[in-house]
Amino acid sequence: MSLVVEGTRDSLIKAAIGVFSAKGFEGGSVREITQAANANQAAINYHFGGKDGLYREVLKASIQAFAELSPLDMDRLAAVDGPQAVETFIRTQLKALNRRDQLGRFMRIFTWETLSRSQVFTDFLAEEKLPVFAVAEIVVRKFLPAETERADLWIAIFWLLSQVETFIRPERLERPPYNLKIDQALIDRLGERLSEMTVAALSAWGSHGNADQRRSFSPASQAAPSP
Amino acid sequence: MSLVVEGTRDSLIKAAIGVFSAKGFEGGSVREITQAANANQAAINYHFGGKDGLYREVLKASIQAFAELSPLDMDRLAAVDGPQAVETFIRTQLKALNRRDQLGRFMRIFTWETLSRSQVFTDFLAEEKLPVFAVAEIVVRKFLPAETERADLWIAIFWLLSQVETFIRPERLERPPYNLKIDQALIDRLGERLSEMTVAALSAWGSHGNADQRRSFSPASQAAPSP
DNA sequence: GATCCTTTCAAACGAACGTTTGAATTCAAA
DNA sequence: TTTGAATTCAAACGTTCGTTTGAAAGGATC
Repeated sequence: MSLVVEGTRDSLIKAAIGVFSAKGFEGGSVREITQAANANQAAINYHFGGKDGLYREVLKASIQAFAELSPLDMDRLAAVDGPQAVETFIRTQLKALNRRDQLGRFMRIFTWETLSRSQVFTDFLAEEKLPVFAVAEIVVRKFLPAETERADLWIAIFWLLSQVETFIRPERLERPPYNLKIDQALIDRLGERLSEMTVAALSAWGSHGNADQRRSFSPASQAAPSP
Repeated sequence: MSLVVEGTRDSLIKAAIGVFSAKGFEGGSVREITQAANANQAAINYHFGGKDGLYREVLKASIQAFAELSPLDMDRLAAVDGPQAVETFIRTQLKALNRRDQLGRFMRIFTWETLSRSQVFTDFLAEEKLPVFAVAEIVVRKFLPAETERADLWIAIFWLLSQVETFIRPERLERPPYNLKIDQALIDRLGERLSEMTVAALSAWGSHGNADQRRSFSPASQAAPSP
């Protein structure tokens, strides 16, 4: 396969990442993607079998990108204390606010799936493990009692993931009524603020404990992760 | 205007609330709405001037619904202490998890607008004030230093609003990997948890204060609110 | 009953959608 | 140079979209 061919295929994936990030899978059109990639519409069916196949490739690319680019190493997080783990986690996620951040676009694609999950994404989750859940579990376990009910553990993971999820769209913070200017200073300030607040919140949870404590299950060992 | 006519118009609005809640403005189709309302497609143009006009009516209906149904009274919130205000705020918003909650559907419509803001919604925000921002300001001000920089105040408001935003879709919590069972017990437990954590987080912010404190602006007095 | 206005209807429009198709181009190997 | 495979192309397809249209039905008034 020549470089030109690799170029078309990669261009389509790259264009699709951008379009799906901005408009979601349903809202992003084949025509828009092929225009952005300078490719023929038929190329999507030729290379990927169709729009579904292209999206599947984009989701696979996200796994690879997170593995290569994300500094959220589980061993490193396990080795530090709670507050440090939270700060690393929060600041890493906030990098998505930087429009040039590659991982940010994948994260924004995932947010569309939280509102209305597509079949492609459902199938994708059934066969791939997103490491972000295991990472989040490591972080929250540093605060929660050792024997925490499974449902509570999932709530804590969900909550931790949600702490940054709403912040990863720069345009949302820049528009009225917030009118915030997204620059490195604000991102740093957000990282500091959110980390402090997250530590305080999780500490409050940990200090109250669970009156009704049952045998716990590790969510990280579950077969089907999801964002 | 006869009852039959009112019936069609109201049926369309009711159906549109459901469809836009599930699929957003772009994703919700005129055909799906008219089918759900047992009305003719042309009725949308006749009664509302088109899909945009229908959506505008839905957004107006949301303002009315929040005014009538939401117990978040600013005077009452102002009169209680911080933790009580937070708990009232959080538990009120979590009612959206109850599928029969009318306000929940409007809240879910708003979440679509956080990912990709429609022109109709932009215009709507330019002329209507959503009281939820003023309410959120009252709550966070109970924790923040009196002279808090305007950008920080907006960040705190954004953060408080985001604490429940990700929780208002029951299907999201029910699906893998969370697999939580949404019932009144879980909603109550969530209310307790999130309230505790929110108080702790905001208290942490308040206790650290601002080293660099400038003249503050009240966001609630801004001309252009948004969700 | 006739007239006028309001409302609803079935059908169709033009545009955009994802996909398909036969032809053309490009590339690699013999 | 020839041949075959891979890739791209322009055009068209059937479907769905929001909107429009003329006709029909319903309701109110005279």
